[in-house]
Amino acid sequence: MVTLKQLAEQLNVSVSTVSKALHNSEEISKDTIQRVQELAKHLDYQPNRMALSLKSNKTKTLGVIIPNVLNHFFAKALYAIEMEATKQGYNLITCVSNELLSKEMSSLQLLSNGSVDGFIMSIAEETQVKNSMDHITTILKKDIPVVLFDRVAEDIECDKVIIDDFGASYEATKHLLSEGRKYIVLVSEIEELSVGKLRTNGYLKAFEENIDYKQPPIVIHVNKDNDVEASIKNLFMSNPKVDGILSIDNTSGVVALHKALKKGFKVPEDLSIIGFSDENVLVFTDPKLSTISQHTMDIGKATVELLIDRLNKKNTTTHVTKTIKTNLILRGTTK
Amino acid sequence: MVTLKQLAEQLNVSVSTVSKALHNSEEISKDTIQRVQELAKHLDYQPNRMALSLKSNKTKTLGVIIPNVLNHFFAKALYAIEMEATKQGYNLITCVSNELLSKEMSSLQLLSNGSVDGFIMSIAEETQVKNSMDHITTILKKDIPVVLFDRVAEDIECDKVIIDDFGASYEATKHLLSEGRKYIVLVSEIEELSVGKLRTNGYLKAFEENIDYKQPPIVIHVNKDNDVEASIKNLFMSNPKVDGILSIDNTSGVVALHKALKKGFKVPEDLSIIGFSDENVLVFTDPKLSTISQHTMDIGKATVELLIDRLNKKNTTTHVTKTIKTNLILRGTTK
DNA sequence: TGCTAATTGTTTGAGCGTTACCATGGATAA
DNA sequence: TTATCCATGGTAACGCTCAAACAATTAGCA
Repeated sequence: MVTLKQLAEQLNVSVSTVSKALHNSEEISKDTIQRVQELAKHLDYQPNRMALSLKSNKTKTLGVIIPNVLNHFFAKALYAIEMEATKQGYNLITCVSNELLSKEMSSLQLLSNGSVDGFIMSIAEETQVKNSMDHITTILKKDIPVVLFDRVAEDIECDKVIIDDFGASYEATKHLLSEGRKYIVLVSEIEELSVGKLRTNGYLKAFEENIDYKQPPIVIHVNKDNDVEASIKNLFMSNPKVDGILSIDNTSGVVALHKALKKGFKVPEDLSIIGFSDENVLVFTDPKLSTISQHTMDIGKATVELLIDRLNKKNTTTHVTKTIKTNLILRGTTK
Repeated sequence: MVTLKQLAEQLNVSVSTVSKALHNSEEISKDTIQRVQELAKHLDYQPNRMALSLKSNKTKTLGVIIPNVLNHFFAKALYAIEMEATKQGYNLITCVSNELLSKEMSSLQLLSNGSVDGFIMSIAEETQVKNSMDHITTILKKDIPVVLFDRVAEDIECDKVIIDDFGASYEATKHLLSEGRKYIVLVSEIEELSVGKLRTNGYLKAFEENIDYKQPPIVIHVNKDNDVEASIKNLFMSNPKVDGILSIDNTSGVVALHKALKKGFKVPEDLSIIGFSDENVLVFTDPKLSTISQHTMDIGKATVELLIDRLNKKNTTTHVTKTIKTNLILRGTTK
């Protein structure tokens, strides 16, 4: 790596002259500026990032901690975050917590040594289950800003980006009811998560409001460590009269559709299905799955915007929670 | 952030005493060491990463540039890279080239200012198509090591991690032939890529060797920007006698299976299908897709190992290419 | 017992690559 | 002669480490 010192030596001027010349300082003569800039270009000089960071106490780097890159939602969020961060001149240090509290803690801990200016994170499942958030509040106390997205924690005071989970599944359930469905089952792989609970509540709420409706709500918990397919098969066995399915996670909707078709259900004539999936699964289904679309790109973009905003005016104490709209997109698996 | 200086002031010793004490230096008395370490722990002292990097000229950070996080293969590779890097005490700065040469160039350029110790990358499609590799050789000339994986370039001299693409599809084709298939079609979304070409050649080679075999090889190019499903439908229209399909990309195998079932093909009685997919798609298929397994975790791990090896002994000039074994895993879509 | 030599524990100082502020010296104007 | 301007140089600091210097104690020896 070429340094200011080397440029200075070659040009027989001082280091500070070179530094000023590269910044087009008024103090330096046109002639010197040109000589310096030419040599800098020629030798492909780049200011050393570490020296800059040390001096300015800013890294222009954001820490991103997501539970799982293999989950399409988080991969897409990461993609959006990366795009927006790059656009704004920031780099990303990415960590995967793998849904583990311990990994989340150590990532946060390790990166809070001046490696990043702030964090964007979605909370690991274990962390939510144990409701153990001290590692996050510790970071906030050190005055390092954190933006939480999707899986957030009520009692942490920081900026957040969420979707209206409750409202989204409420609307979806309402839609199934309006189709005249009489036996609507909710399928969930994510009962432990904040978003899972909210989505379930939306479904339940829609039922409560329908007083003349006889069927009690049925919530099927799929354990994603076990066999998702077996659980879905079981769903059809124990609920042969099912005529509506709301899947509140990424995959079970697709699996349910496949199993239903295999069982001989006509979709959407006999059975409507709505998933919480992204468009990526559509290529794998026929008819195309109707879904609640989360606008993941918007979510990712918003997290970066909030974090950089916060970095630029660190003093403000009020925190904002941004709710990204969802859309119920009706395709081939609803009437 | 607490600094050595602050600790030194509180303890009435010099900065270097504190530094040495924290490193358990022999020079420092047991008593001082203890006092220093206690205070450091109490104030949660962490050495400033930027200062360390500036001093040592090592960042303990690796740059990862992948074409697309939404592709399951790359997401999984990233996951593996992250795990191994973390294990070895390295952080990751992740960039997504989005298959664009320009983005790949700027990422490489921006991170070569001392932000990372080395790069792990898989080449963008545009870069491969234009065969424009100068940005990579430039980095290598600056003595920043690069490890390429999966999508590599022959003429770049650096460490590489690949799979035996040729051999894998050769074996798969051989298997289909051994089943007695008479009309085997290759489906590819990735004709432009190095790996796509190798896999296609493996298929062609298997045909060449089968002299008593009448059918000419048929290669169907699916343009992934257009409708994959339409292309597959078309495949069945124009080749009604097809009884074997080898898909050499991530998704077209699954789509082919769905369309075949819909068309009324009995799988695997009438038609065998082998995909290049990862296990993640299995939940979406019934019968389960037979696949060539790429051992993506091993690939990711190997890239990190090679890069860190290289960082630890920078002088060596010989470069290694590591080939990760593949497995043909026969499941429900082959006899 | 007194003096030097070795040992121990600590401080000083330089340097990694930058930038920001202050100093300097030469030319020109008042 | 002194004030003013212009172009450049010098220095300190960011937080850290490492070599070298330095006191203060202890050992070695006549």
